[in-house]
Amino acid sequence: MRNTKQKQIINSVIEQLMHFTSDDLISKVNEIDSTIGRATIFRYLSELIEQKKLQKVYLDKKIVYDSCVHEHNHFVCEKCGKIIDLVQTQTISNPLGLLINRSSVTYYGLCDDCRK
Amino acid sequence: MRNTKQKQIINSVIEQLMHFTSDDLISKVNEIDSTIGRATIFRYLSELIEQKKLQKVYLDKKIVYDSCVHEHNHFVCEKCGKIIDLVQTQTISNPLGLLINRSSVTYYGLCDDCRK
DNA sequence: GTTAAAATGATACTAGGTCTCAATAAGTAA
DNA sequence: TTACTTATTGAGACCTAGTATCATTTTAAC
Repeated sequence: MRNTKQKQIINSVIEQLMHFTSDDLISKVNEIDSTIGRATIFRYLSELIEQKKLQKVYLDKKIVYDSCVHEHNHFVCEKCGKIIDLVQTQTISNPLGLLINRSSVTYYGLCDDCRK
Repeated sequence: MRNTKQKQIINSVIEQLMHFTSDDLISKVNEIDSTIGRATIFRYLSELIEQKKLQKVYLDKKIVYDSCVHEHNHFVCEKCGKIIDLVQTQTISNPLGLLINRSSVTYYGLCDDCRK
């Protein structure tokens, strides 16, 4: 994996952001260097995810990239759209003043048939 | 809301399916009547979701529609792609022989600022 | 420097939709 | 039963969030 000017710029932008959409990233990168193409940015995002340096989070209304890669839950404010990372101790017992209306839980693994 | 031939056909297909992607639905509907357009199907899907007769579920690799609308969790087999609805009692204590590798949890609600 | 492989940017294409709009169909009222 | 009004439809353009292709750079190892 080669160290390029493009990757350095993309890294410098990501370091400033906790959660971001691909569009957020593309526009901030292009403010610095407008010749960097979308394909390069998406390609590098995929690499970072592969390397577990970034996590892709699928929310109901949008997809965000998250620099926090250890397992944790997310809280999404349905009014302002803010995303808050919830680490273990904060999960349900709400020290952040969050009003939780609903939750979405998905488990990934192997089903009975595929374990055989 | 008018009762149309199109809605009847779409309903009859949905009744046969537990979880389906929009593509699944479109092709099965078009097997019955190939003149029914994509827009009609997506429009009606949105209506059904609005009416809480259907739930849209965002998984990492695909989006599925789920006829089970009460709050529940999902299990996705990472090998065969099967989706299993988990009702309360099955959640973690695994009577279905599932091997859970990871989970994704998102809470939706109002943050501290938006509650004020 | 040379050179070979990796990376880039332009561009076309994809999935899963939404939007627009003229044409059609549903259902009520006469 | 016909007339009329308004909802619904289908075609097609457009959108978001990407992926694939490929000729043209660039990197970094010699």
